[in-house]
Amino acid sequence: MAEREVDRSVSQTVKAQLALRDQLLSGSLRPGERISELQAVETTGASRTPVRMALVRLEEEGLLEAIPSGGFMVKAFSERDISDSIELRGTLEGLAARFAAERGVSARELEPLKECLAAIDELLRQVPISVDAFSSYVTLNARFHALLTELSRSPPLIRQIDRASSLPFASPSGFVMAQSALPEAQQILIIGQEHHRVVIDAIENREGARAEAVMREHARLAVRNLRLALRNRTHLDLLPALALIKSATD
Amino acid sequence: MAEREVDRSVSQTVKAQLALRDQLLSGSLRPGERISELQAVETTGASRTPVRMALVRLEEEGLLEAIPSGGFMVKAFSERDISDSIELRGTLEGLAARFAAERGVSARELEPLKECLAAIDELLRQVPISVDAFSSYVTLNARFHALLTELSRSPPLIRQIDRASSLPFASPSGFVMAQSALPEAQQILIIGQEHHRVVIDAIENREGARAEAVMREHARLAVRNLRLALRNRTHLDLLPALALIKSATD
DNA sequence: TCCCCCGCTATTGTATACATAACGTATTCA
DNA sequence: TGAATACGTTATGTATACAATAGCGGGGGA
Repeated sequence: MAEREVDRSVSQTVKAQLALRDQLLSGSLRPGERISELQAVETTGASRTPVRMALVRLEEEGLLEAIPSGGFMVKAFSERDISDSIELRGTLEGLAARFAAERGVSARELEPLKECLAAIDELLRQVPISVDAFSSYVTLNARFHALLTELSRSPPLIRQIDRASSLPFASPSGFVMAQSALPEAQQILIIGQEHHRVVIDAIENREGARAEAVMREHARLAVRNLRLALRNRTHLDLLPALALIKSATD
Repeated sequence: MAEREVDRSVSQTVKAQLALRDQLLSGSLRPGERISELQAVETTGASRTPVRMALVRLEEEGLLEAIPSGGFMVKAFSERDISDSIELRGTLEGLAARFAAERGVSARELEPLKECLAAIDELLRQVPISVDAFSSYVTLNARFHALLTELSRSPPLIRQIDRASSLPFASPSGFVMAQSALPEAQQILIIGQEHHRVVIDAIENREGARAEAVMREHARLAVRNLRLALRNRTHLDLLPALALIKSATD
């Protein structure tokens, strides 16, 4: 293997983890399929030790499942698993919003959130929204959710929300993309943006219960739309995360 | 190493994980302290590979923290981290209770919960409660919470609750033990038991919102009592988990 | 005397060799 | 002909060797 170039700026473990995650989310590995360590070694270029570490991390992340007799398989998710994961995430974000509201947030901390909000407003002014603008929306939306989570100032909660978002379909980007499959996509984005506006207002006015309620509603909207999107499966190829969905939807 | 007896019924990785966790929770490793792999190899009897796997798992579990330059250190928790973790767990259990109520639960599934409830009632009849009875209570209470979580029938949620409970002070046993440090311990247990009774009633009557609310209140009670217990620090040695608390409380 | 640089040591990250267990296949016996 | 067992192959779990980096200490120069 004379041609192996080792990039020491990032560990082999991390590289293997990223490469394997890509394979999982792109669907080149099928749900239920056993992961061969040797095959992973070949595709990632790392040796067995870092590959094994990456597999352990991906298992903890929820993308893989340990096989009792040894090794790992690609985890499969039902439609209900997905909607539960989204609702779960919404519940945690609701708690984060409530913490932020109850504990108080300075105007300076709220500034980036408001910038995000304004940027999204700008994008949504286009009717219909362009593909580019939609892609910007996905980024900005993810940023909004991340900033909101940070406002809770609660490391354990932030950590848990990160874990809950590691399942790709439960991440903000994931469910936005699922919603985009619907004809009423633009209206949905507008309603979501209204939720964003309300949660900031509630936090500013230190209304914890209201802040929490709107984030939970935000997630319920996402669940409802995901269900609809799965019914009329148009553009579902937009959502590579669905590579992990199990046969229940077929 | 002729004397090394290898028990092949359980992997070296799991053994190392258990041994290291014991060390962490018993306080033989101090918060902030770097974990030496070689030292871990000596104390656990496993070789470096399984030790490293165990370290990765303990990091994902939240007991360790990766050091950027390499290796792991014992994670330290503030008092707020702990109360947030308890509230977080209560929020998730609230969601589980709501799922159970909304999705419906058969009488047969509810049976073990009711048995648990009755057994705890029996224990609480003693005034004051004996040490043995208290220890049974801890076990039964943990069982009650585990059964309730299962009732949600939501693997992603169950998984997340398990993760949230892996922090020892956030587990049902953990916070019960913290509460036991208070003089009004018995009254607290009685109130907690009332919460248990209400959540079952709410689930039976399919009142999702009520089931959720009572579980959240249950956690808030625990948070309040933990704060009290940390103020008048009597019997805190009952709670080995506090080995991980950082100096904020000193 | 203080600061900087060089080198050493210790510890981690990585690779690989070895052992063991599981699975598949083929052969044989009923 | 089918089923069961035995053997072989393959993959995983474990151990260890090797390499590289980071931290530390000593020595030298300003």
